[in-house]
Amino acid sequence: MANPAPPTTYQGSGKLRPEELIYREMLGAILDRRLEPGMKLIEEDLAKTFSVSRARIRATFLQLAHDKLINLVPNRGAFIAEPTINEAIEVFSARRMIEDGVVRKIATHMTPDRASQIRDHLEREHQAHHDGDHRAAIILSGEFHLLLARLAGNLVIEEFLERLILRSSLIIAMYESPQPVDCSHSEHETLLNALLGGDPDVAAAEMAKHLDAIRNRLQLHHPKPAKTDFASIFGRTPKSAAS
Amino acid sequence: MANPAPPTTYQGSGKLRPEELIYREMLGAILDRRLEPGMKLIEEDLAKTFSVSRARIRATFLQLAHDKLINLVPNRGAFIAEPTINEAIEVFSARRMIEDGVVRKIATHMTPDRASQIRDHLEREHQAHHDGDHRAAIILSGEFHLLLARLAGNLVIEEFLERLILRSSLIIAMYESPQPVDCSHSEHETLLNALLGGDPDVAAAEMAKHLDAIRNRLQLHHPKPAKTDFASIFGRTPKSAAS
DNA sequence: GCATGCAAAATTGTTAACAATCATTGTTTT
DNA sequence: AAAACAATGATTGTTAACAATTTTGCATGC
Repeated sequence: MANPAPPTTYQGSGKLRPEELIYREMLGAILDRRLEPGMKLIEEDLAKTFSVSRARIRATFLQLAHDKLINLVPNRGAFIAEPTINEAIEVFSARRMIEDGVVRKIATHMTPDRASQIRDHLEREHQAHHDGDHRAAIILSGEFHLLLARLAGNLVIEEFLERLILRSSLIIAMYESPQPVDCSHSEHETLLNALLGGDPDVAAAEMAKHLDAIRNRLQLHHPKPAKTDFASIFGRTPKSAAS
Repeated sequence: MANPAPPTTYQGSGKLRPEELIYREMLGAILDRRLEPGMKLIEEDLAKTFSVSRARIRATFLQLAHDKLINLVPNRGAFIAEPTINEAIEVFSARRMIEDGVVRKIATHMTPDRASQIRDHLEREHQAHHDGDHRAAIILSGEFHLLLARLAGNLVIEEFLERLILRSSLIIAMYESPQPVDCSHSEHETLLNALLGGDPDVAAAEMAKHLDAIRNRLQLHHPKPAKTDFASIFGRTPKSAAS
C-alpha cells in the first residue's frame, strides 16, 4: 500500500545541476594536473571555493570515488587517486576488450552518416593539432573513442567506456613521458580507414594496436613523484624518509 | 604546498561499513521484489528502519542510482528503477560484448586450478537446485559469471560486470515469465566444457548462446504492472487515465 | 639527537532544525 | 460536470551546529 506515483521521467535531462558542474570542474583540474595525484581534498575549502554546502561536496566526492578518480578513506578524507602500474595495465586491457567489440560492430554496420560523423571529429582533432591547442587535442582524442562507442549504439557500453576514458586520462597525466605524448591523432585516421574497410578483424586489430601504442608511450615504471617529494626536488636521498 | 600525506591504502578493506550494509540490504529487497519497480523510497522511513541518519540513506541512494538500480529525480525522491525493454536489450548486449572477451581469455589460459574453481562453483549451483533453494540458485547463477570475470584476471572488468549482473537481476525480476525461470544451471556446465576445450571461438559462441537464452526466457513485451494499476485490477479501461 | 606521550588544532562524521518543493485534496469558477 | 485554482500535508533540499576522529606541534624523557 501507499504506492503513490511512478517515477515517470529520467533524471538529468536538460539543465546542468550544480552537482554535475562541480564534478566537471574538479575533473578538469585533475586532468590538468592542477590537482596532483595523492593530493588531499579538504571539504570545507572546496565548499567555500564553489560556494556550496559541504554536503554537496560530499556527494560529489562519492561520484568521483565511484569513478576511481579519488580515494575516499574513512575519517581521513578524500585524495586524488594514484593509479598503480597494475591498475593502469588493467584499465587499458579492459579498454581493449570493450573497444574490440565496439569497432567490430561499427565495421560491420558502417553507414555514410556514421562515416561522416567520424570524419567530422577527425577534422576537429586535426584543427586542434594545427592550432597547437594541446589540451583540446587530448580531450578530443578521448572523445574520439567515445564517439565510436556511441556509434555502436549501446548506451551501457558508452557510459562505461566514458568512465574508463576518464580514468585513462588520469593515468596518462600521471605516467606520461617528459616530452608531451603524441596524441595519436594520425592513428585515429588509420582506424577510420580500417573501419571503412568493413572487415571486423582488421578493425579490431587496428584498435588493439592503437591502444597498445598509447600504453607503450607511457612510462609505466617510475610514476612521477607528484607529491612534495623533497628528495627529488633537492636531489638528495633522505636518510629515513617515508616509504 | 601543504600536501600533507599520501592516501596510502585502499578504502574498504576489512570490515563492512554500515553504508555498504544498507546497500546490500536494499539490493536484496529489490532482487526479491519486496521492493517493486517504480516504488517510491522515502528517506525518513528508511532512515528509521535502519536506525541511521537520513544523510546516510541519501549517500546510499547515490550509490544505487549510479548502479541504475534506482532513479533519483530532483525534488521528487528515489524510485526503484523500471528498466525499459530497450534498456534490458542493451544490458544483455553489453554483457555479450564483455563476456565474449572474458571467456576467450579463460579458454586460452585454462589451468587445473581455475578449472576446479569453476567445478566447485557448479557443484554449489547443483546443490542449490537439488535443495530447491530458488533464491540461492539465482544468486549463484549470477556469481558464476562473476567468477569467470575474476578468473580473467582483470579487476576493472570484474567490477563492471558485477554491476551489469545486478542490473540483469533486476531486469529478470521485472520481466520473468510467470513460471520461474530455469536458472540455466545446465548451460553453465556446457560452458565449462567449452572452456576446457580451449578454443576461444567455441567458448565465445557458447557464452553468446547462453546469454541469448537468458534473454529469450524473458517476456520482453508487457512488463508486469507492479504499481497500483486500478484499470487492470478492476478490469475496465479508464476514460482518460495516464499514459 | 631521537623517540614517546600529551594537548591543541584541524578535519571529518552526524544530527537536528529550517526552508523550499511537490503531491493531494478540497473549493471555486466557467 | 470539467477545469482551474488554492490550501494543506508530506517529503526533499539545505544549512548550521555539535561530536568524534585524526593530525600536528610541542614538550618530556631516554
